[in-house]
Amino acid sequence: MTNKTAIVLFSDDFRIKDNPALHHAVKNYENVIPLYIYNESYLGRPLGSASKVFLHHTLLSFDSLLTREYNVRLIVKNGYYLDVIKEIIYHSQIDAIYFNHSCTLDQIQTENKIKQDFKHLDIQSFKAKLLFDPWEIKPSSGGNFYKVFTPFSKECLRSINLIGDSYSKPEKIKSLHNIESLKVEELNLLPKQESQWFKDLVNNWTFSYNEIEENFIEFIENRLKNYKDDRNIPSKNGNSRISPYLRFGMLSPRICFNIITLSIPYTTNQFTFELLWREFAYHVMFYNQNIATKELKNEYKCFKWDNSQDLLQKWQKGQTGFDIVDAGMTELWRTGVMHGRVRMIAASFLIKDLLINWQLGEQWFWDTLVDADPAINTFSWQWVFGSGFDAAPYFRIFNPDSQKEKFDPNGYYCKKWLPKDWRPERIVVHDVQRKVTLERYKNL
DNA sequence: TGAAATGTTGGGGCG
DNA sequence: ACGCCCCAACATTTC
Repeated sequence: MTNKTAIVLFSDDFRIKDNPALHHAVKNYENVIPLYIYNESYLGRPLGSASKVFLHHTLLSFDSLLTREYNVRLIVKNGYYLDVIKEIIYHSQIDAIYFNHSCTLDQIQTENKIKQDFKHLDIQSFKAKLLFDPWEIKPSSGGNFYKVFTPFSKECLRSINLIGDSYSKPEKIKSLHNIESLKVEELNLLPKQESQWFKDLVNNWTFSYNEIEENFIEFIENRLKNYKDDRNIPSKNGNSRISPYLRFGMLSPRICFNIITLSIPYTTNQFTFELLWREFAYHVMFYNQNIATKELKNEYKCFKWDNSQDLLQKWQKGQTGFDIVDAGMTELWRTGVMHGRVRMIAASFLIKDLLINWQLGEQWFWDTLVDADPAINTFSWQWVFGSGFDAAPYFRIFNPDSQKEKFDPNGYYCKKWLPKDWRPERIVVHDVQRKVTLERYKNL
């Protein structure tokens, strides 16, 4: 093998295990340069504040992992993708660019441009961020994509041979070059000034690859068997808490799927279906690129919102006077996540009790969730509103009191998150709002 | 992966 | 013993 060099472009796949682009680059090229280019416009939508903080620490951890394992540094750049690559190629001898391809339109377009503009190089892209590429799963009869989850999931389970085996991590990486790197700090992903919010957020999460893996194994061994029931009880440690790691690719969905399939047959396992909901969100987004701004069902576009700025702020701050809602919004603010069951309750409350546009809720979640995902966040909000495919029917309106009674009867969750000076002063009357909302849905 | 409104049933109190 | 009312408990329908 001659001394040839490949760039490996990283993006939402910050891992060495089951990273096909890295794996193949190391196999095919003697010299490999791991590169991360940060660019807000490349992302299509600028990251939210919480995601930026999470990304910052992910990059630091990934860089130190590369250093520890391979004595190789992550090259960090800031700028327009193609310009940065051109600049590097101009100054260094580069023979190949490998990356794991993306599933959002802006990223795909940029990646296609890379393939065009540098076709004199060996450009290869791989599937790594999803179990199935959105275009791999096709309905056998009619339409080019699935609109209902159940048949989609069945087709996925019939197609598990498309998932394939995981790739092992490279034995060693050689990375000779003189390309300058920014420090991660220079990307300015952290808030300008120190704040309690930011400290709490960081302290709530580990960025150690070993710990992330150990925690997931612990979940599989001890908690997977009760997952189906326990995941609905917010006071229980019932869910896996891997969402931000899947979001930024510190964990591979394929490894998760394969481990779980070894543990319990995938057909009888609720967690598998949760992984497939993630796939479904990407599948739907791929064929509906404006999912973040446009209702998927046309008739929902003219829903009449109140959009009270005051009520929106009270919801954001956890001052609605409804304990389960306010506890959830506080958990979100303090940790960067909210328990899944409570997300549904809080989202339903914003839309169906406060009559505030789902997009405003989606934007708040986008800004404050560390697992905010361009497909899943938008998909889920449309699900609650009823405007999404296979969404909740419009008349399914959560009653925050009965939800609390059902899923947090002892109030452990509420007690944990509600501040000491929290007051049960309700900003709306649920019964009244419910009737108003039903009336407006009927007018569609 | 709801909840409210409405309908039905059956046991107990009581004239 | 019987019919009637009440109402809780459950079932079904509706939004």
